[in-house]
Amino acid sequence: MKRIAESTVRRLSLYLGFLEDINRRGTTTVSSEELAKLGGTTSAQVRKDLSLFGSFGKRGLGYSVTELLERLRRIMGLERRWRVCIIGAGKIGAALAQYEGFSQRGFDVVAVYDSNPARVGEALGDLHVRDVAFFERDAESEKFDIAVLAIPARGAQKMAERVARAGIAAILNFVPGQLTAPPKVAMRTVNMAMELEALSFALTNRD
Amino acid sequence: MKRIAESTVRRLSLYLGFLEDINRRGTTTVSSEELAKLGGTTSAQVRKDLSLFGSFGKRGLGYSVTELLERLRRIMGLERRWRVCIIGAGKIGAALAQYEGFSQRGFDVVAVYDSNPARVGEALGDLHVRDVAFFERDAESEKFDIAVLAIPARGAQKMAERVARAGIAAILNFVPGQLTAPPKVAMRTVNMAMELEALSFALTNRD
DNA sequence: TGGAGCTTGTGAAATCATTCACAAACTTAT
DNA sequence: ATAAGTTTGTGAATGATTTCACAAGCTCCA
Ligand SMILES: NC(=O)c1ccc[n+]([C@@H]2O[C@H](COP(=O)([O-])OP(=O)(O)OC[C@H]3O[C@@H](n4cnc5c(N)ncnc54)[C@H](O)[C@@H]3O)[C@@H](O)[C@H]2O)c1
Ligand SMILES: NC(=O)c1ccc[n+]([C@@H]2O[C@H](COP(=O)([O-])OP(=O)(O)OC[C@H]3O[C@@H](n4cnc5c(N)ncnc54)[C@H](O)[C@@H]3O)[C@@H](O)[C@H]2O)c1
Repeated sequence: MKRIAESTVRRLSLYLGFLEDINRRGTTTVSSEELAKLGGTTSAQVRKDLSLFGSFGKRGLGYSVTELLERLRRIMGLERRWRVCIIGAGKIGAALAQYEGFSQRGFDVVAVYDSNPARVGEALGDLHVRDVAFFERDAESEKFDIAVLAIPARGAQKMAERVARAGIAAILNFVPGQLTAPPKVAMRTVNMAMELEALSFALTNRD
Repeated sequence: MKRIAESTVRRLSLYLGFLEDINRRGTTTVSSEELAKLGGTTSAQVRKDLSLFGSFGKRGLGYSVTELLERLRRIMGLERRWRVCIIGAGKIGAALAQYEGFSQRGFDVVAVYDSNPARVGEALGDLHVRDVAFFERDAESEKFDIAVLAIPARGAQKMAERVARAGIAAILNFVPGQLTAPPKVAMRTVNMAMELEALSFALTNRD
């Protein structure tokens, strides 16, 4: 299959969210025009995005909401559930561990680790913080799919490499600054300071 | 001035971070090639990005670290400090309110609001949670530049409009789902579930 | 059944972003 | 002073993404 652009993946994820809403409301069909309006794009864009994976619509009518939902879920790999571990039970790690939004979208947070003995054992929702010394042992038996990195910058590169060596192929990274994904690992970085800077730029350079 | 692409702004923000590191180490000049290596891009890209705003380098030598830092800070609007308020003192709002990384980059979190009377008054770092009923009054006197939205999806659109009406022109949004920026307001959305979905896609469609 | 009215799927065109490639301008060494 | 070695700034070329535009296929209604 041809390479799919990052921007396309982001939009597919958006469409999926809209379809879930629409489905909940009981509507059974949706047009590319309606999805475009919701997503702030054009109907041609929506159709092009979907056409990369097949042809799911009916001319004159639009797309069946349930069929498109199923197709998109399959395309995005969301037919199954994913096992997520969080590394770093600090302020942001704790917030993420207790966030219900993830499991609603198919991601189960199954473990939280910290290196601080004072934190180990602490309850976070249903989970208890584990000692990161046991990370490799657990990764073997518990088959984590995705690791969330929520630790201080110092030590983060080392930790990313431990994650990779433990056989985990995806990292969601909250650590700012230079962090390079180990080979073969898919990494997405959320950098909130950078988002604020983009707003600063927009406020400064608006007309 | 011509329109600047979002990808360019993101890279400028990256370069700025690298330059701060480099400056701290005491190095005085840097080449486009070095910045490119740090940022995972090409030297031509770095030069093109900078050339959109002027010509700051010396041929044969590279860029003066301190001069480029100053120029980039000005370009990004970071010569001044920005006043940020957080709306929603829940799990994610509380983590953000206590995050030191923002003030290091020029963003001062000066107020946190919640609608839950049980939360109002609670201490978060140096701040105390305020009743969101006073938001408009405070916005007038305290001149917030940026509002961070960290409340449940229900009610978020209304709140975004209150923010806009209070004269705040930028929103950093953590609320997932459909939220449209009021006219004239710059909004950036951080959607963590969407990032996880991108990882799910990458894991599913890798070769 | 047929015609009006939608909406898809998709090449082609347009726009936008990145990379190439090189003259010009500087530094350093001799 | 000059030559050798760097590195910038930028048009031109390439590559990627988005938009246009329309034939083809479907629905709905009379
Ligand atoms: N708090 C926020 O809102 C926020 C926002 C954006 C980014 N971040 C980034 O997220 C990271 C964590 O921030 P925070 O505010 O939660 O910090 P924090 O200090 O509250 O928490 C960090 C936790 O990580 C633990 N830790 C350190 N090294 C570890 C290791 N090798 N393995 C396991 N645990 C380890 C510490 O014991 C601590 O509990 C930082 O890199 C920060 O820049 C935080
Ligand atoms: N917790 C996370 O890690 C996380 C991650 C990504 C996105 N989010 C999103 O961030 C938002 C907040 O999540 P949370 O986990 O912090 O939820 P939360 O329930 O812990 O906190 C929400 C807070 O907002 C307050 N609130 C509600 N309406 C308000 C209003 N109009 N004005 C001021 N305060 C109001 C509530 O009283 C509550 O204290 C949600 O939209 C969630 O989807 C959270």
